[in-house]
Amino acid sequence: MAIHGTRGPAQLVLTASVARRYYLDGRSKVEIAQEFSLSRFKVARLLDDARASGLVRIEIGHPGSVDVELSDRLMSTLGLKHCVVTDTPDDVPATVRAHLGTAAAELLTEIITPDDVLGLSWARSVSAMANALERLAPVPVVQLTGALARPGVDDSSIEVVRDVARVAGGPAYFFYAPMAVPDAATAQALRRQPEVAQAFSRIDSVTRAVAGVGAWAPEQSTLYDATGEAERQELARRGVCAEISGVLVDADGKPVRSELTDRMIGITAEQMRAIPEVIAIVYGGAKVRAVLAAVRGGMVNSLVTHSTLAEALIAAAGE
Amino acid sequence: MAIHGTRGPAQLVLTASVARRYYLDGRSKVEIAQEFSLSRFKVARLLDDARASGLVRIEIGHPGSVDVELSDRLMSTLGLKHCVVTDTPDDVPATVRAHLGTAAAELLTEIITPDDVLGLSWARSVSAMANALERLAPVPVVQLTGALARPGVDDSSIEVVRDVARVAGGPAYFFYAPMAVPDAATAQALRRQPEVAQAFSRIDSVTRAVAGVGAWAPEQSTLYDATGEAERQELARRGVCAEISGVLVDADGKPVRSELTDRMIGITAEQMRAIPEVIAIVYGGAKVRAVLAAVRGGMVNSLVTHSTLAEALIAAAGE
DNA sequence: CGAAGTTCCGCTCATATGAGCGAGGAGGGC
DNA sequence: GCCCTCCTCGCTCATATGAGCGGAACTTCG
Repeated sequence: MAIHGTRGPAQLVLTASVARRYYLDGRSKVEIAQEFSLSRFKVARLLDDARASGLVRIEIGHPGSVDVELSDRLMSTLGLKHCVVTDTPDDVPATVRAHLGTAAAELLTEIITPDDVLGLSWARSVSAMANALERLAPVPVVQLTGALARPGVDDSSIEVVRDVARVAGGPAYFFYAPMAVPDAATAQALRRQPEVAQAFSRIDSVTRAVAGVGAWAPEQSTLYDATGEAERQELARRGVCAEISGVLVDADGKPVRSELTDRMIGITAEQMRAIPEVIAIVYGGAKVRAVLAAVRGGMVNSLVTHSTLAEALIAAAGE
Repeated sequence: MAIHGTRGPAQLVLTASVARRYYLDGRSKVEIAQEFSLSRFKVARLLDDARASGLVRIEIGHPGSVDVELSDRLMSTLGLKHCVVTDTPDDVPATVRAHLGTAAAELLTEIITPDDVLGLSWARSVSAMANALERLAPVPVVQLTGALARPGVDDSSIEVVRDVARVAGGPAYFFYAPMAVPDAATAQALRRQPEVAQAFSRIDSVTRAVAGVGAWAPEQSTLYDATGEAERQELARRGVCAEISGVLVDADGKPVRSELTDRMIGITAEQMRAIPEVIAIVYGGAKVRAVLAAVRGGMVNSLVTHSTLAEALIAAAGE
């Protein structure tokens, strides 16, 4: 018997004919059986052979920049609600961010319905999404955390909530406050500010949120970079692995409470977990563990990312 | 609406997921519908979309040197019983002949059953097939025509019938006589020779035959090359287009009787048409019209050829 | 604001399909 | 040569599937 599971060229060609009629011309097996004077069972077996021997190849394709096959695999692997993986080359962070921003914007445009309430975290990737956003159902948009001013970085991104709300045509619940303040008392006071309180009161009704995911390492999280060395190490010692919209979690995705928690202005771990869908826009190979932690902890259940990270995530999740 | 028939990335990924489960994992639409909480109709529509948009690509493949897809197309186009097209490069005639010989030998090994009676024509391609033949059901093998000695060409091919019969392990009906003789009387006399008469008496019981196809042009038919200039032109004038085992037919495949016919030692047009399956081994781009004529006339109903000629045949048949 | 077209959805029912089974046939070991 | 085994084939019956239909929602005009 030949490698292909066929006996000779006639068999091979017959199989190919049957396969073409079935797969390409869309005829039914019964029709084909009649045409070739075979039993429909024989036709079915020929088709099985054709599949098994690789005579018929079925591929799930690449009609755009979205790697649908990889998206699907990542979605299944991590049990996500939505997943968009672009096959953007990942060498220039700004380019990746822009591409992912566009992809996320399209995703959001597609899935947001007028009944939703949208929450936005403070992150450059979220800002990139806002820039790419062209259309959105008229939903309320809620700011989930204070902003962190990064020296030398354009901070217009604080306007993200307002920008998105303008595109959507819905109310904006936003405030000007930092993500973390020096002490718990100040945080407490800030939270009582009318704009902050109003935004916070809406957090529990948020149905979909968009955030970034940071790893607890230099340059991998805005919050990390804004934290003092001693506290960084203390938090690292306590297992902090990922940061999502100011929420810190360990490798299992369990929230890590700390002194820093009380000084934060923003959504809590419990609130974040309660949001039905949290979409994270993530890029960079260093964030594998962080993303896995965020997903395992139920903080994030949708992803927009690029193929390199997606593959690394699938590989790492399999272990 | 996007080009792909999908509305956005989520739709795209969903479609891809469904397609993967259906086409790659072989799950049923009902199962998939349950998994994704969709109606099975929705799943069916997504799959239709996926096919229509090119998200799912199905190809009939090339697992060997046989171009199954092209074979199939040629078979359908010309209404052949069997068809084997190899994708042999067609620049070196001897190589092509050897490849086609092998392919034809495999085909014959596969389709000949012990109930068959095999007829063989005199042609280099048939000889090539005989050389490649390794196994054959024990059937009688019948010589269909006399041989034409070509100066400077190895004529051991007259032994083809004996060789094939030896491989098969069946009786051989062969004779030593030329394909054409100078006058009808000689032909008549030769036909009465015991070996010749015996072979001829078997022709009507032949169930499958293998032959070459010649075009009526220099170097395109052994018979043409062995015919005098005057007769060549006379026959060309009468529309001779193809030569199959000594039988001459016009462009419509209708036999052309002539003075030459009476001088031939071999199968007649009527006998050839009566053979259930005549397999022609053909190569060379110059034979397009000849092959079409032979097939249209019902002289040939199976083909072993190479991709260039196959494509030309399909193109020419479509006109 | 209303009407008409358009699209999308899920139903019914006839048909196609797959799983599993037993009969028949070919091939191999004794 | 004979028997045994393995393989192939086509059947039955439960299930999956496709065609066509009518209703709902959404658009697009007037």
